[in-house]
Amino acid sequence: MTTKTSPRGRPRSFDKDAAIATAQQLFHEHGYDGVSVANLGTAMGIKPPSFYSAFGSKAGLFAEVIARYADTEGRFTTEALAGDGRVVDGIERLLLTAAHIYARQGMKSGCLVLDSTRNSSDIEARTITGGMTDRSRAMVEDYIARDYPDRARTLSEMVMIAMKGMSSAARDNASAASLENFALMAASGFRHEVAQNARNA
Amino acid sequence: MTTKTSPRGRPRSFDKDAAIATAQQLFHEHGYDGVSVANLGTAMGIKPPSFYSAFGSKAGLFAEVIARYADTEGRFTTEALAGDGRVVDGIERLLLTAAHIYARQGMKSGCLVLDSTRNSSDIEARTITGGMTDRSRAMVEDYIARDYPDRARTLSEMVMIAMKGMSSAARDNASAASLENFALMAASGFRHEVAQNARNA
DNA sequence: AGCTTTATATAGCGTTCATTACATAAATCT
DNA sequence: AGATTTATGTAATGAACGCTATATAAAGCT
Repeated sequence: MTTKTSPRGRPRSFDKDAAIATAQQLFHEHGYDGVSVANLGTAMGIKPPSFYSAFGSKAGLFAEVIARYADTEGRFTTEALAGDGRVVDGIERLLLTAAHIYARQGMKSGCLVLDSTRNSSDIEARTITGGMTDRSRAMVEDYIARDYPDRARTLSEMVMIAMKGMSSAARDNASAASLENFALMAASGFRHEVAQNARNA
Repeated sequence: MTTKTSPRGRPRSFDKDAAIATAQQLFHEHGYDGVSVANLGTAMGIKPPSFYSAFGSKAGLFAEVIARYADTEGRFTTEALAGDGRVVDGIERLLLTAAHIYARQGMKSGCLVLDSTRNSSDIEARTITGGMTDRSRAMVEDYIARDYPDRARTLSEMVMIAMKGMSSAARDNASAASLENFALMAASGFRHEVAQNARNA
């Protein structure tokens, strides 16, 4: 059973998971620095003491938001790289899926992890996104290593640069078609890259 | 002669061009929101009234900084696209040059125009970088149109996504080698793209 | 019922933000 | 010399920032 017996004190008057989901929307749209604790409290319908009782700090909430992202939208990375096909096909799937997910839908565009702490001077927040970004890159590296073990690190870095380009461009309102065109171009370049340097094919 | 006759009132006690160069360094390193007027004043060695007398506002100074960038570091775009060679070669030169210029050198990395207002909520500052970004893209479009007039717009957007990827990755401390690898991969994808859709070759 | 524990609301903390009143200093113009 | 014009230094403005001290309310435990 997942439901725990009720804890000791006064029960929380709001849904913490829903509040985190609300915060995720705000951080995705405006970035970490662009959302104030006052904004968050208003959107969640709670006052500062409730906020700090539940999340500890703004950065603490942000850590929970990023963890949630990995389990929701961020899963497309794992899914695109699943299966037994060739690595070059999986990378193309990853890039194309990112193009579609990053393209603006309403107030949301780009990747929360890659871009929400850009230009922020908050070291704690940057560490959170930086860690998650490198975990994503490591996943790509492990996947690529199936076919190209000796160049997996380098190739994963190249893929991440492409992902960052699509995320940034999406936040600048690039169309889904533009992002898709780029994804195909990058995938084509990736195929050429591994074909030309076939030392580890 | 370029020196104008002295204006009426008390002369400025600091070098305005040097102050703009100082501001450019700070904006490049920390982004628009990451630099306060107090920071700028300290670095320039002036007090707020002098600052506002010279630049009007923080955004006014930023506009002068961005204009200066176009005439200094930003010139690599024009230079890479100069000459009579094939468009595919010029695009590869552009991407490779960007890779080298964007790679971290001291406190500076990435592109000031592409990334300094990312996640900023200051509409004026975003408008300044957005305008300059689109002017750069238009230059790339005009260049590409020499060989591929019907697809120049689309292809220029793809190139800009690659530039944004390199700038963002450079700001995340990507190595010069990583950026160069990506530039070559993107250039290879670009060649393949225009070769496959050779409707306007 | 009373104690303990946790969450809430009200109100305010100190800091930093971009910007500005005000008086004064340094230049040109008449 | 005196008026005009522009720049400077001192000091402060109102607003927003992340966060918290204090008191009270709502639950479980004994």
